[in-house]
Amino acid sequence: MLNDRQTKLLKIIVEDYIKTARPVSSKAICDILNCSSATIRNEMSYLEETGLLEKTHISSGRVPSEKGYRYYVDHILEPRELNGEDMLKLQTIVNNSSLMLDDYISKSMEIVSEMTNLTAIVLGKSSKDNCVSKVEVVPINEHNLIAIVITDKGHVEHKNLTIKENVSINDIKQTVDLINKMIIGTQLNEVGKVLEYEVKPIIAKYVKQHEVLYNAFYTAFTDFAKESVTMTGRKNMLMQPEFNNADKIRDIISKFEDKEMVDKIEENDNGINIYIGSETEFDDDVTIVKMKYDAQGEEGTIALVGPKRMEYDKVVALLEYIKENMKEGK
Amino acid sequence: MLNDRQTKLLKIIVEDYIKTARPVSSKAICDILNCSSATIRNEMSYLEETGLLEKTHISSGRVPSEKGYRYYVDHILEPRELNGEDMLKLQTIVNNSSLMLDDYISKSMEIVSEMTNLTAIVLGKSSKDNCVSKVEVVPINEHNLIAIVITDKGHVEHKNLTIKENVSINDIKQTVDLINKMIIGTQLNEVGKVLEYEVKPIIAKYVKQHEVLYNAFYTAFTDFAKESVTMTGRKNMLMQPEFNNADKIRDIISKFEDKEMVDKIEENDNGINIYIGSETEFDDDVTIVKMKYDAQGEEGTIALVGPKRMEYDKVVALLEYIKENMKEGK
DNA sequence: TTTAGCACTCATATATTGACAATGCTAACA
DNA sequence: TGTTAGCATTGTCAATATATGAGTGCTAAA
Repeated sequence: MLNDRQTKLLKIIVEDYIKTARPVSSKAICDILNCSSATIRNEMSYLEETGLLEKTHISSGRVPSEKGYRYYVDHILEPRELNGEDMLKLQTIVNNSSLMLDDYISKSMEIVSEMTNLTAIVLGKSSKDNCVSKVEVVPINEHNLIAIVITDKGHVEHKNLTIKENVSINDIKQTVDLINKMIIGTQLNEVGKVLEYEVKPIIAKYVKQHEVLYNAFYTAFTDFAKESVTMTGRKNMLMQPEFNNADKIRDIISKFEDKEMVDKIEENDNGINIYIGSETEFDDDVTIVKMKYDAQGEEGTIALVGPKRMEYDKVVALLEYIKENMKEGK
Repeated sequence: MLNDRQTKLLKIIVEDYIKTARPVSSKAICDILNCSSATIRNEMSYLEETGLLEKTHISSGRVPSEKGYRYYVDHILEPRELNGEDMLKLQTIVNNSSLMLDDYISKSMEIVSEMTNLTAIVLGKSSKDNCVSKVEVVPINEHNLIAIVITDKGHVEHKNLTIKENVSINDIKQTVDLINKMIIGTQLNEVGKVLEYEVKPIIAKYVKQHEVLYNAFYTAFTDFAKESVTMTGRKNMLMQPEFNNADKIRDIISKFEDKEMVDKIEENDNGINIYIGSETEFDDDVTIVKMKYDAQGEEGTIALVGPKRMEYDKVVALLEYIKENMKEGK
């Protein structure tokens, strides 16, 4: 589709614009490509016809269009070699053997967020697919209990239960024992069903105050299956010049506060996915890079959010590095 | 210090400015105070001499100075009667009996943040003063354990431990039993000491792989004593016109990302404390209203952050309302 | 003590200008 | 046929000018 020089030109413009955030002029390029500015202009106007470049106004230099970024990402981009310093920082986390997968990922992403000036998001499917491996109930006072659920993947969830009526300790114990027997091995998001159709009828038979107890436990357990979302470095990407007006920043901040938006990101196939501008359904100036992982049977998604004008090569390299280290036994 | 009319005038100016965010002109007031604009101007210039009012430029209307807000808060302000709708919203939370104190507070503050367009902060002293009431250790696989600590106030903390060397299940069990015996009743922030000076020597005697085990547990437990901070409605206050430029917003966002800043807020005496502008050491345009609570022996602080130009009467009323309901048995 | 009236000041909005940085196009060149 | 020099053209940016309106301070009179 593009010849060699055109490809080079696009690469130069995209990368220069990523670096400087200013429209790239023909003059600035002729040294690199060893030809006159006029020649560059001819090629530029071809790339503009193709829809890969844009001008901010009639006599301005060129800027990559959304399609231009897309082309760059799909055909030109190659992951940048990580520099020693960055690699070292990440490696110290890998080497910290006391971290489990979850912590490894969030710590790594914190650092990546700093290194790239992007906002990092960790979407843990922390519980959904996990299976219950133990249920524990600890009384706090007459009316309050704490229910703790531990899953086979090592996640812990807990919830306070309040039981208004007076219920005998024995009844509670019996209920917990029954629950324990019947729901171990059940996936967290299935627990609701199992409680309703299998546990409830049995409790009704054997336990006196079954209604009150059942309800308390039911609401507690159905609360567990939600996803966890963490975000670091919200401010980072907002420092970029494309977010240089108050309204834009406010808009982005509001979107960050809405966790629904983050859920929407999670949907696509494996590997690294890059959504540019309007593809994000978030903001036309924004790119979202996300990657699913599946290590030791634990799934999740990590994502980086920033301006379209982000260092794609570095971002991809960093994410791949994280994934690589995940495989190696984390 | 101020006569009746001057007090009224200050009240009108502060409240009008809070509502409109525009300098208040003498003309706008003469209807309310039944005198001509010239009279108002005379009084205004007296209040300006006193340092309670300011002009934004030589021919502008008046704006409350920091000192003006201070005077208003200290001498004029009276809590506003809550309107029925707001009261109802808060009451539904109070009535939700399945909520424990922590949840009651965070849910209430979420709503208050919405109602006031301020940012709400909940600083839970969630664990510091709590005493350990149970320690539970659950094995996940050969090298990973989960340590769960439950406190007498019903807080649950957990942490993954990784133990690289092969340690016998028996050793682990012995260690946990010892820990359980020795640290129950200890305050969370004291656990470190107790482990070091009381538990360690004993483990060393009875358990084979004591070094490895002790280290794993020690790092886990000393992690528990940190405070929890939650923030809701970051965006709310940023919608106000005083934060109408990108740099200002960025500055505030950065400060919000830094949890240290939030810690600093927590220091003063009981009741409701209002810090205005430079008193906040946060930003000159910002007011922080904070309130300590102590219910059922659980302490904490809640705070609202927003522009100096906030509805003090409403804010104070809301916080008092929350505290009132806390006393009544939540 | 209050007020009407007037001169004065400053913010805000809009238009005008010149310098500059690019471009597109044309015609000449290799 | 591809490349390049030259020039008119176009738009940005910053500085400057101009008009308008909202508000004040001050003074003199009620």
